[in-house]
Amino acid sequence: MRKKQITMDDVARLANVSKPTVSRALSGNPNVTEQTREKVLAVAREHGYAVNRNARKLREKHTNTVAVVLDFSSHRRDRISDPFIYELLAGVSEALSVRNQDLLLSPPTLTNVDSYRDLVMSRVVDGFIMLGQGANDALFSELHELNVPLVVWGGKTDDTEYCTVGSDNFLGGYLAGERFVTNKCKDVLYVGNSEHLELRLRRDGLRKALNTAHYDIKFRELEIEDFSFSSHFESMARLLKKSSAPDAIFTYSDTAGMAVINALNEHGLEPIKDYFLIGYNDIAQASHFSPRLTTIRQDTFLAGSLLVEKFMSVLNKNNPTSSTIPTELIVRGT
Amino acid sequence: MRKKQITMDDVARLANVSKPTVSRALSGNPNVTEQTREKVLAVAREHGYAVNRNARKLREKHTNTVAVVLDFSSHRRDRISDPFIYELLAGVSEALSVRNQDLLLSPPTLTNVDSYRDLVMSRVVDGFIMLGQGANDALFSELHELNVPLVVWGGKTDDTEYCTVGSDNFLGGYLAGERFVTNKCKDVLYVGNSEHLELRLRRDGLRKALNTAHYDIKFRELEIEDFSFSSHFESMARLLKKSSAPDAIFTYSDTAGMAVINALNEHGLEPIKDYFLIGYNDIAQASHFSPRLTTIRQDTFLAGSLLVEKFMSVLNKNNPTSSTIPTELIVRGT
DNA sequence: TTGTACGCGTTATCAT
DNA sequence: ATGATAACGCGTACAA
Repeated sequence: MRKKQITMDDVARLANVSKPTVSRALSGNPNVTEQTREKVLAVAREHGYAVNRNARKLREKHTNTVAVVLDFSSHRRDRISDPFIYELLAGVSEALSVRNQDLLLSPPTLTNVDSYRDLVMSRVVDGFIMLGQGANDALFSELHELNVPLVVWGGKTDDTEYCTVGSDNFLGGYLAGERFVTNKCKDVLYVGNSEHLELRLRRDGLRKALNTAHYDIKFRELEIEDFSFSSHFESMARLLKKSSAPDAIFTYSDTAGMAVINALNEHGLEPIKDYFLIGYNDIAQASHFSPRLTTIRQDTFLAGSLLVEKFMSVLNKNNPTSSTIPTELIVRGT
Repeated sequence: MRKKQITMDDVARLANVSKPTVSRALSGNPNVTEQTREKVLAVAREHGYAVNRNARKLREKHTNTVAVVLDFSSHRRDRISDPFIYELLAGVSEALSVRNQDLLLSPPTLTNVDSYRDLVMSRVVDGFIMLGQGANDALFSELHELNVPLVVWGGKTDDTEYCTVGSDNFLGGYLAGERFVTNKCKDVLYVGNSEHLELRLRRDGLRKALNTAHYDIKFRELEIEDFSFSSHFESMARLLKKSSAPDAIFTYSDTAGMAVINALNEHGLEPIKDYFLIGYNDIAQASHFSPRLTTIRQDTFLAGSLLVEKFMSVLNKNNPTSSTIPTELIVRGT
């Protein structure tokens, strides 16, 4: 990399053409003879020329870079969200690459509205793809209000203005509930956190399905405050000590499901025999955990490409509509 | 974002100073009165001014952006490497942010030497942090030869020229071997892939420890071709069918360990009673899996900051020496 | 089809 | 301590 940087001017000189011609040749502008184009490309290749993308970005309006926002904090140490969002990240990465967009991984310093807006104003990125909504609905709404281009992976209510792509959370919950009703479960526990819109939607779907039952069902919620494995485990253990054991459990994620199962195990309870449990996301480990997890699946690859597609559409000011990814019940050993 | 972009010129005019003064004021240059600095900052804040970073990058030599290379392909679908590298990613992200460096997530198109070099030549990034060495030793060597700044998470041999930060793989393997010897294991199986330098080092450490035993030990290797969970499971199941069961197993990752345990389970074998098993990485799930995994731990947070520190050092042309992160045996239920 | 001239927004150099 | 000026490398308007 020590070799002095070659510029477009140099290429122009070496190819005996003008600078704009080089620019045109490289960008596939039709107004250039096939002959000169080849000459230019040859010179460029030979000298290992690469366009200075900062100069280009300065000149052009957009950066062709998208910030992807990941909530690392929930993936630290003992904290364990599902590796699910990394599958999503992989999908987004691929979809962006196809469109020649760079992916800037958002720094942990990105917290308030201003920090987000600055990133766009300083022309670092064109906008944001948020992988995970968490309890940030208000923040995202405000950004959207300020015309910061963004697309969010998450849930949507009637007054969600920004564009979302998300699992069909309500359906996912409904499918879980259906399984419980079919199996005549009488005491259903929902494990989640009502601050998260997505999780609320799953709960609502669950309840809706439970209401279709022709018998009485007890419904309980176990609110999880922090996202550590141990806090899941302990909350569940405490519940089991204090009260009767539920015969049906729907957890907001597979990982949460695993923690809960550990507690059920210690309490001497067995899947299917004593309880049904349904997780969410169908992460790779779910099918290899013991017991093999029954769960709700969604297509993360599709999700990634949809997120990117919508984002591009947002950039072009065509208010794209939000989308929902189908969910499907995967029945295994719980 | 529709509001017309404010430039440094505008700020200068509004603050009644010259453009360079604004630049100095913003960048903390000492050659500017506290008074004028405050005036400038006030105007900038008031009008929501943000430096155009592309213009800055064009003018300056460096981009303050680092490409982080992740092998997504090994995290797709059924493929499951440990979520370990995501912990690493979180660490690197944080460490970069502290140094005001942007993190560009490398596109999947990054494959050959030229694609890497182009990213630097086109002034998109200053260099690379590779999270995972895989079988790319030769590629990385070549890049290093070409003076492409890079630091690699991985193993190191005597003729590794580029700078690496990595787990003390040899020690990790040695610790595993020690436990086996202490427990008088007689039939040791190593599960790994000898194409990966890191995994070879772990195997070598393991063997070294086994050699200290004062009794005979059988040593076997189970080569894993692809990184799918099922291929791990099936390879192990096949081995158990064909031959006697090993009483000690060292797997190259926790996830691999889980797959292997599943196979052992199906074969009716129980941990501690029938076999000892040691994984690698101590991922969050390891302590919650059933049985709770005995494993080798390393500090990923330290790893991230060390990677970034070394990278900065590489940029400054001070050939930093490679580093090794201590490994530690975490004894649990296997 | 190709070339000339200019501007994108910043920082560096030099002068004051 | 501050200001005038140039230069970074590219794409675009316009002219030829």
